[in-house]
Amino acid sequence: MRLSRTFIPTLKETPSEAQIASHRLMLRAGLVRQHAAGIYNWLPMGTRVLRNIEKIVREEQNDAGAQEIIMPTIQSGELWKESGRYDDYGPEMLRVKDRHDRDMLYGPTHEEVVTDIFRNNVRSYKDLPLNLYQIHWKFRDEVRPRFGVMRGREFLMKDAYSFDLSYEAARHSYNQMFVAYLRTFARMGLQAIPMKADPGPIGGDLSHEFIVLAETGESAVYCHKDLLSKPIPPVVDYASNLQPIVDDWTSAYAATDELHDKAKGKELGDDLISARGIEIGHIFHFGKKYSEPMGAQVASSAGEMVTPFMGSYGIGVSRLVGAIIEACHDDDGIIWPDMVAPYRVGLINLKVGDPDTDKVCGELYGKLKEIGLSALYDDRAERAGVKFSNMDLIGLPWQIIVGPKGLKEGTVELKRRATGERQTLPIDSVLSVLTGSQPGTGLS
RNA sequence: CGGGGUGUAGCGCAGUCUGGUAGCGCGCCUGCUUUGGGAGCAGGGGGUCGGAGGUUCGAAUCCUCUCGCCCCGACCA
Repeated sequence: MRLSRTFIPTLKETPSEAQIASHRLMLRAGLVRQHAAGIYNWLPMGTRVLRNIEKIVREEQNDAGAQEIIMPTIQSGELWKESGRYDDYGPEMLRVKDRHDRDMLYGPTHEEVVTDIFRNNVRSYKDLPLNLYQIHWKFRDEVRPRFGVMRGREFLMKDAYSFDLSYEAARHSYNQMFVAYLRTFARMGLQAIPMKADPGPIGGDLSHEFIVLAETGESAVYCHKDLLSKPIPPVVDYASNLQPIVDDWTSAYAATDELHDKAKGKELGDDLISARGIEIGHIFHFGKKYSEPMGAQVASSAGEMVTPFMGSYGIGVSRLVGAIIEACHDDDGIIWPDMVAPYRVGLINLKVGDPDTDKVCGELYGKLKEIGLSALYDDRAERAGVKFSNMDLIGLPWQIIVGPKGLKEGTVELKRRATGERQTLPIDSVLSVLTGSQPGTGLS
């Protein structure tokens, strides 16, 4: 895109309501604008990042054997009365009445709906295992929304739900999601650490939170330092036994504040990392908590009706945008990891109107398109300083800087946002250097 | 939900105590000069001072009510 025709309302100063870095930068870089407390408009830059994150999540979910569906945002209260949560959930659930005075609600989560889909449509053990997911907006009427999109009331979430015939099979489904999550977050440039978690109101006996460390994290977390650099499992056969991978990741100590074992922490000594973390994913196994009361059953191979074991698996997609920025920024702005960046390359024309810079920029822009690297071309008639600071703020991973000075020597500059490192390169080699440094998926 | 703060132009703020009809910086528009890290000069547009009611000759300013937003805590993907 040409920057001159792209809607990126950047701000030089920080709106006073924004306290933490990610919130400030999301406003300043023109990703979002607040609509009401905890509710945001996503502008073009923010939307592109959201879509990139979704894409990674979707690919990894599909690889792990989950199938995408879309469930309604507005749900019938009746289902929640069946599961018993209509009264339990409290004022966090936004309740509305339709014109016939029926109890409806804006879904804060979808266990009830997916269980309803299951019981109405799945009859046989042959259809199991089944894992259905969606990437959709949810609403939880938080008492105190804060930190921008990190704790919004409306948020985009990937939620998957697994159905299995036995606990062992359910455990495998759980492990599949566990491994998929490690890969998913790694592709976004995050080292997420699985931590044993309290299942809370969703219930169940097996649960892990995926935490990314950041100063502004909402909860205190503790873990063995090895987990910070532990390599992510490469291509996995999701049908194989994944327990060794899960065991490997869960053998090192890691716990959130509530479950922190101080004695164990002491044992670790200097190996213990004490930090703050942001929860970006949460997986649960909760057995028959919903299938039982809602009467979801399938015929077993022996012809008996059996109640499936279930799990649910969430990723906070919109929260991830904030979490990634918390983990990846400096004083000048955002530093997008390659795979989620709204554009891979920022092309800066330092002297718009100069025939040489215009020509070279035009050619580079065309070639970037050809090789499939998304680029944002700053073709505005602004001063160099404005363009530099703006591009740093927006945080695209690479900048190609084209100015009359360099062109006299037949060169342009390639700048890596993360390191600030600049290379002066001949015009016709800049793209090959650039593509040579492109990561693939980050995983093989 | 307890405690604290705040609302004046797109953003950041002053003005409120002590009432006299709204101002500064940045951004925006025009022109000229500039042009490798948020330029200079000149001109211009933009505000029911969150809302309602009251006091007063007169209210951004005083009084009452109300709404929004932010922060700390408790709670939570």
